[in-house]
Amino acid sequence: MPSKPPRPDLAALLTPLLRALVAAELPVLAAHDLTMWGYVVLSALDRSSMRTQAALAEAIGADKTRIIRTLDDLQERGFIERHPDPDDRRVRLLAITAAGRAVKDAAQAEIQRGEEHRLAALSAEERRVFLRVLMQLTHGETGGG
Amino acid sequence: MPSKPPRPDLAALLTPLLRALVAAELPVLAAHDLTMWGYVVLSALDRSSMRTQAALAEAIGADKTRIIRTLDDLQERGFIERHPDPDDRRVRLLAITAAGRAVKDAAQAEIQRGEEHRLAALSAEERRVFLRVLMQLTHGETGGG
DNA sequence: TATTGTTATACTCTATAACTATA
DNA sequence: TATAGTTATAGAGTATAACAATA
Repeated sequence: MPSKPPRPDLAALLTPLLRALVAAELPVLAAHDLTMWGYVVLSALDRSSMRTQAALAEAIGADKTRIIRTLDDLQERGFIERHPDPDDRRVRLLAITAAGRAVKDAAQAEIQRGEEHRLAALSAEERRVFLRVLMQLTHGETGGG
Repeated sequence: MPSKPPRPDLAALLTPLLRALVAAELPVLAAHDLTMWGYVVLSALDRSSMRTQAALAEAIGADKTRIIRTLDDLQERGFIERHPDPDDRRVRLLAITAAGRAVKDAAQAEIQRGEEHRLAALSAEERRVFLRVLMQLTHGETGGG
């Protein structure tokens, strides 16, 4: 007879946790008038400016056609700048603005406060190992802002 | 000026990892002629039989209307049994069959072999803490097979 | 001709509502 | 009348394909 696996599948463990984390994020983002994609874009551009929209899309694991409305909206509200590159007028240079960084930082602070509530159940050692391993396993995977 | 957060958001860490895990699972499931929902249903019924389809749907975080086609398919292939309850002929008693367990175990073994490849980068201590914390954080969240 | 960004279209997935049968 | 399951419809989200501008 086949032996029972000693642990659940990783995806089966991660799915409900991620679902709960996203559900907790959405009201916070809504309070800051941000969509999840808007927040992901701001977070990515806060890490680094981008030379093309396609590069940004790939960096966050999205389709290039999918983020256009998001970029339009963020630009209209002054959260990002989108300038044609003088050297190649096909491409759009993307950067976050001070206002964009402010709204992103405010939302993120509130999100992480909620996360800290969950992590409070862990010991300092558990927390340290968990976050380190998570970053290690995630590192190298594509996309995901 | 606002201070930078000392860590990424948890959802931002989990998303690319889960995406990669699912992407790795799909070809394995396809090779066993299973959809992700089919696999999730078999895994749930392997843990415990269910008295109603609604209960199963809630257990895996799905809509009750969403799993009907999946149940039809699994039943046709002899992977689950679905009997009207004699005490209340509205409800369907759900249970996995030996054949269903076999295909689920085979797919799961292959999936976890792939996962072990990822986890191989961890020390025994890291692995132990990571999995324990993951189960602890996931525990209490609803759904997710 | 190849590439960036954009728009238009089609498709998949999911949720909502309406229906049948039991109770 | 209320509930389990089912079916039908509609909506959201996403991907595919076609297009305009630039190189």
